[in-house]
Amino acid sequence: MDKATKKKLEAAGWETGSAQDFLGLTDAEAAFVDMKLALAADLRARRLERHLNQTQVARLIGSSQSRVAKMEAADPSVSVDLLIRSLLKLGAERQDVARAVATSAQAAST
Amino acid sequence: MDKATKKKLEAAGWETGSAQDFLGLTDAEAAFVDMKLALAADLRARRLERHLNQTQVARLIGSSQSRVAKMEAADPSVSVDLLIRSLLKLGAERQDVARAVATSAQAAST
DNA sequence: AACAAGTATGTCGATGTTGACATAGCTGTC
DNA sequence: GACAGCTATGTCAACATCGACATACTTGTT
Repeated sequence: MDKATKKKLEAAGWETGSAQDFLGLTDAEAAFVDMKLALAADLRARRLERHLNQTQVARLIGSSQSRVAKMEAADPSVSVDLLIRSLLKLGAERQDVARAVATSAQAAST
Repeated sequence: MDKATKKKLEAAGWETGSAQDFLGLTDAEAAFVDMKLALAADLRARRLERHLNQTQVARLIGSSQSRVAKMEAADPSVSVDLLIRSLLKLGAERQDVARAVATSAQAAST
């Protein structure tokens, strides 16, 4: 379970589930990764809905453009804590976060 | 927003909501604190359901008794990441986590 | 092909989080 | 009141995550 490796696989086109049994992920680990991806996708979807760029979102949540990029990419250096706090700062309700937590990440169109 | 102060107030009987406007919490901060409390409560409820003690749970999730105690107390040193990963290791489904995320913490009876 | 706007990636010092250990508190039983 | 079983609290070294900065990549415009 190497974080960097996982990241690269995701970048190579494994965003939508299915990396679970390819790598040696336990159910718990797979569920956690999927949750993170779903939260990241939701963050990007919310930003695009509002026609904001990453720099503007960074200002809103008190962070930097590069960190927003990493959040949206579900980078290993980004915690679920940060994703959730950011979503809430963007005005998401707990229900919205819960929905993302429950739902598998799927491409969000604008 | 002093973490230690917050913790003490919680311990003094503010578990069930309502600390939001007492302290200078923004909606986002209050929602996040409530989510954390709900996840912590769920962890304890799951442990008690199975009639396990904290040491046994610690073994199951690869941690220590003291950290389990802190998780259940929603200690400032415990991240939402850790709470969620622990719940999943205890067999919770993403839906279960989502329910906790959406629901305000209330006393969980055995 | 230079430029601009936006996004991605690498790095870093500062801060947060972790399991572990020690120890204190709490509730029974003898 | 000593002991046992369980939970709470304090501390710490190892590690993870943070915002920030620099810089690279991508895409569209002239």
